[in-house]
Amino acid sequence: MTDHENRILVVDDEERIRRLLKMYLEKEGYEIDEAEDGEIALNKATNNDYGLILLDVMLPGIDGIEVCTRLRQIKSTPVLMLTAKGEEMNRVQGFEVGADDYVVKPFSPREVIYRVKAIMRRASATAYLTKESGTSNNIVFPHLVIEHDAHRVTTNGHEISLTPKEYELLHYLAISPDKVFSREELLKDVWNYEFFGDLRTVDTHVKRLREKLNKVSPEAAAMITTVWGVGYKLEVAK
Amino acid sequence: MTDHENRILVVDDEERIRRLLKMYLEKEGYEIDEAEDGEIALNKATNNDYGLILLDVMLPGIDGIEVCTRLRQIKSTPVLMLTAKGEEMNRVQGFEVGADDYVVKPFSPREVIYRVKAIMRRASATAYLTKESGTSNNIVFPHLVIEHDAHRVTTNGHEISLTPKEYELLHYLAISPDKVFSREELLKDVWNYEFFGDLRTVDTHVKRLREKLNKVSPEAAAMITTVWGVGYKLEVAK
DNA sequence: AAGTTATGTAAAAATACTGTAACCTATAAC
DNA sequence: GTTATAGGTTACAGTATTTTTACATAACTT
Repeated sequence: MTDHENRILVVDDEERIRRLLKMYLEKEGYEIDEAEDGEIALNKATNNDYGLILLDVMLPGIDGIEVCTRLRQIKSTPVLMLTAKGEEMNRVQGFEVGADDYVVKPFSPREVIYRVKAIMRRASATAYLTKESGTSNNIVFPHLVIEHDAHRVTTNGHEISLTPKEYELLHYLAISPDKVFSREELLKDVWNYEFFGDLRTVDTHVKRLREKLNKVSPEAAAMITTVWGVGYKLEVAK
Repeated sequence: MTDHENRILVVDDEERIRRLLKMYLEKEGYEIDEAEDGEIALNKATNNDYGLILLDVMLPGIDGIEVCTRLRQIKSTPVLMLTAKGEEMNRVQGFEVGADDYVVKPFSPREVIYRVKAIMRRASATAYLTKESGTSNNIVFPHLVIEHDAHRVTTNGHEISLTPKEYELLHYLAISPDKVFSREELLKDVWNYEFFGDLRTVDTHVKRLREKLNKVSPEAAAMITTVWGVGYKLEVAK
């Protein structure tokens, strides 16, 4: 893996979004470069090597689709598209242009980080190996299995049907097992960046999650642990 | 790591708080600069380089959020926010502002110091390394393990369930093993700065701590040693 | 558009934590 | 050994935090 693999180019016309993404990605150890329109983006992408380009579809001037198309003619840098919810660029169109993945705005930081990591992992894995390495998106605990690609949660063989938020919350806790998260952190990371809600919202979701799990597997429900005065965690080792 | 990394700007309108923080941070070897309102803070932060800015949200004139937002446009100095408990902290706020962390007032000095160190460590770590390095937050003794991220205390393989204060007390003793602390010191550092309670409060917590540890591991309980006429310590070498 | 499900909030109910005071025991100095 | 001083123990009331419940609104489905 060479050095530039760690660099990400964030392309968005809204300064707020760039800053948000930058903050979260830097916390993950990536080095961020920014571009505010398609032209600057193309320039930077042409003259530098990035491990990934985070590209908003809606841009003044040369839009994201165009940037991606042109870029593809000269480089194969992975591209993660950002698409606003209304403008519903369909998946097919995005992939036709050569985007590797996409997330819809307003996204949750958790979602972006997850996809970025997935792409980066995939990219650096294929640099070494021809075959799929251990890059499965499944998280397996003694009484709980989360298959992220299938969006399926299973406990003791029974599938649990979760709502989107319930799933996201559980998945977020599951990718950092044993780590305690405060309600603030959960709200900031799991909910989308436009949400400024009540901290108790987290409690309610935790309750519903426990309830559903508990019906089938008390062991799985018990994994979601309250740390008094601090927050919640998904406890695996006991 | 350059020289300015060691300097911290403390921004708060209450002189009492500034003095308190200054005192504690200087004891840790940091060099402190102060600002009493947002404008002065922005000036100082613009014209100097700090390793960290400790910033109260509630400020006369330009408030903390605003300071952070503006600062972010020119510098990436880490920011640790101070937010009063009442003031709208039931909700998540200011995560697009770019604060690195926050503590709620009234905080315990111990808590602030801990977070300051964590941020400083993280900042200087990313200068060298791309990913999380061996900065584990675990404290390991022969019969006692404290995993701070998981907020878990284990002795001889058994997990001990501690209340917040019990945990904080134990953790505080554990980060300076073998050092004796007087009841006054413990009360000042572990409890919040508004607490002026009875010294025997410490005794009671020590008792409860020993009790819980003793049930599972007398060895671990014995580590919390009384130094007659002085105070308590967590004894590791015997 | 009606019906269904998901989500967020607020307030009540249930729990858990904390500090204090009063009393008891140990220590050390005399 | 007695005494004065310091530490340990206990029980409880007050407070803080979490869980539960219920409801209103938003978001999807059909």
